[in-house]
Amino acid sequence: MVVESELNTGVLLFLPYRALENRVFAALAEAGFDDFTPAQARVMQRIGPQGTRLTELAEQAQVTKQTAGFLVDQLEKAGYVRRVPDPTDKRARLVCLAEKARAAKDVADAVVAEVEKEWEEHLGKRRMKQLREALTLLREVTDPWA
Amino acid sequence: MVVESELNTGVLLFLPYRALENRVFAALAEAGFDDFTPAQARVMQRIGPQGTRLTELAEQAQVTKQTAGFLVDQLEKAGYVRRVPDPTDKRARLVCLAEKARAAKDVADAVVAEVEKEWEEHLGKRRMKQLREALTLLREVTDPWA
DNA sequence: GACTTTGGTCAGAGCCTCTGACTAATTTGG
DNA sequence: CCAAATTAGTCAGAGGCTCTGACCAAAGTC
Repeated sequence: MVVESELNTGVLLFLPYRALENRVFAALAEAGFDDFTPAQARVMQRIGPQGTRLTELAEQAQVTKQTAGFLVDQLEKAGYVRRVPDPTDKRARLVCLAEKARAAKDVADAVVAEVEKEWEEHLGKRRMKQLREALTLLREVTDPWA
Repeated sequence: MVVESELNTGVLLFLPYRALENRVFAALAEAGFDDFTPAQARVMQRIGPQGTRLTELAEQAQVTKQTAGFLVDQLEKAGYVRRVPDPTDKRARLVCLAEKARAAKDVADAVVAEVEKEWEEHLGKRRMKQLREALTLLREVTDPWA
């Protein structure tokens, strides 16, 4: 089966995204962090250093707050995050990274750096820079949160 | 909450991918094609003009053949695809696009073209070309099917 | 203080995806 | 040519993800 050379830009974007996610996931699992799922990771990734509200996590991950709540529940049970009261709003709680999550993040960051380096080697420094530049610019028209 | 300017390349890839998928999906729904799901679409997208085997669809969409089978079942019930015997192998069947799917594809293609045009306007012709070039090159190291 | 908005939860349903086990046709190695 | 291994696909079952709708409580508005 021949794959036509002109794929649409969507598929072109998805392929490396998926490849990167798979690499990170495999490395995490190998390092012993095998008790969370991709969906949980996509939420966890968005938690800021000072903690982030559930609603905000939901918006950024583009899921409903119910879904985000469900995923945070799992992460909490697995010891990756804590929920602490938000001092500025008694309704709200801040979802914070626990130590275990920070350790996992170190592993993940290392793999991302590794893969990015591989890509840069394949593309050349210049093209890699152009790629990131173009993608960053694209956020302005594609990221409701930019 | 401030979003740091240096997002990792994975997120950078995911954002426009998701934005495009959402646009296509909304347009399809508006055109009356509201009886299939994103997961089904990701499989349907991979069906070649002469039809494609289930196993091959599964590999390309990066799901198990059971999952692919499940999705093709739905698509068949909804009238988007047919399964015809593969003349070269009595075990296999070819999944083929039905007329309904071709009509949906026309709508989808139009929206993709529209979005790509918007992106090109935002990025400029040169940067858009560079983007597609870099992504196409990246397939060599990220697409097991390239 | 009533009204609206916002942060979050509970319940239920449907969809997606996987693992494991299996059948049947094809290919491979002697 | 036949036995063994591979490949195409299915069935059954379980678990995970995500949504809609309904709801409560705190905060902001007038």
